[in-house]
Amino acid sequence: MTTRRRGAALEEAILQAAVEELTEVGYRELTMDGVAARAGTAKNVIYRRWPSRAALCIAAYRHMLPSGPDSTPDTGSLRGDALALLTRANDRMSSPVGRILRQLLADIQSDPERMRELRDQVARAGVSHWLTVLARAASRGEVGQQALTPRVATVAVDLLRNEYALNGATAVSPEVLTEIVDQVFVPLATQAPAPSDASSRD
Amino acid sequence: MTTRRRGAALEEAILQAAVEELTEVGYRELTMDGVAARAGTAKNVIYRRWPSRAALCIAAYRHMLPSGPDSTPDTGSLRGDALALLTRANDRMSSPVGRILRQLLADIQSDPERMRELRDQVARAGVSHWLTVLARAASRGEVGQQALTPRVATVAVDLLRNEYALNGATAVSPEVLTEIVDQVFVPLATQAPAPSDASSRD
DNA sequence: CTCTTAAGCTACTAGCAGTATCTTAAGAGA
DNA sequence: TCTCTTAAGATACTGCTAGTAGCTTAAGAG
Repeated sequence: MTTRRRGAALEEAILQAAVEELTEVGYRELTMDGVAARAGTAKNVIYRRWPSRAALCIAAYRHMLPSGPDSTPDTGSLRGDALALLTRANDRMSSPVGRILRQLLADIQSDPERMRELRDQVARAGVSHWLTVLARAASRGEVGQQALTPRVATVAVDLLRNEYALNGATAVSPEVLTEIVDQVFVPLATQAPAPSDASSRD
Repeated sequence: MTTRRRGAALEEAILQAAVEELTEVGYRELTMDGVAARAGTAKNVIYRRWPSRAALCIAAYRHMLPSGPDSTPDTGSLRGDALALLTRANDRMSSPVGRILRQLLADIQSDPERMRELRDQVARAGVSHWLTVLARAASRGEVGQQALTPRVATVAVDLLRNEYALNGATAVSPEVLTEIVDQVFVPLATQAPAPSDASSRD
């Protein structure tokens, strides 16, 4: 090969190769030699830019995320909005991107620094949509103030994430999604303000 | 070494060595050579009994679980029982046993067979306690029938598990536990039967 | 045209899962 | 007590991968 890429062009080629390897074989099976070969370069060139396999793959993961901000669904009912948001989340989690993210998260547990950045990226993606949906429902009088907490707002996605942690890579069924929405999210959001709370402080 | 163990005694020694290695360095860092050395035997002896590192570690994990069935807390209030159960779950999840289980689960994702057995073991451990606590609260008139679903029963532990998936190994704070109980579990369990449900079917 | 930088190449270390082979102790049966 | 089968133990090996080192040479700036 007589031509030689440098700088940004080379970096882009490596990231692209890493994205393709991630998509095809996943994080666990990705090898640095594989990425180097696919990018038409050598391993040490990769190590000049990223300190480890994990770091490269995190960068590649970022690189493969959809860029444009997506819209908040507006079906007219809280239940419909919630189902739409949860279905969208499920689609992402069951896609290659979701699989890669879970493998990355699992492999990074011992590195709090990287954990934080990845988790923030995960979290930031969704919360605002749920708060928007809840706020709209509140303005319709569908939900009370007590539901407007981060915990309640993210409860559906949190439960969905738990399904994946327990079930492995297989996609979660629509039935489970409606179960989460109908048995947990909607009841929580639309509950009466204070039925019999503060029952005891021991 | 002139004495040579055989059969069950040897198997027990290997499992014990694996348990110690798991406790000290965790699943990720456990090596077959390490287990063999600690057990005073050789790698191939281990492979005559378990087909892989993962299989050995699952057996060792089972071997290190507490055997006796634990009691269901009875504080007199649903909130108190829930906090007690969730605190106990948190203690387990933040212990070496919990760390090992999470590493195992993460490493087994691609093996549905092993996934199922491990997950069932995880699930079986807790659900009945929550159902008991809910049933007692129902008999006191504290909760309605709609709360007696597996989904609602396990919602607190599911959310706690999600915290560990996102936060890594660091223990979840008591504040988060009370947040889960007060903002999610208790409201769900004590809600009025059907406030304004079935809002629309589109 | 020259000189610095970094890309590309090749070879290396170190660690680990899993396999193979051979020797020899354990223990069962005669 | 002797013998014979089984499996424990020791050792060495394959194959794979992360990460490192050093050398050669193209790119591109001045």
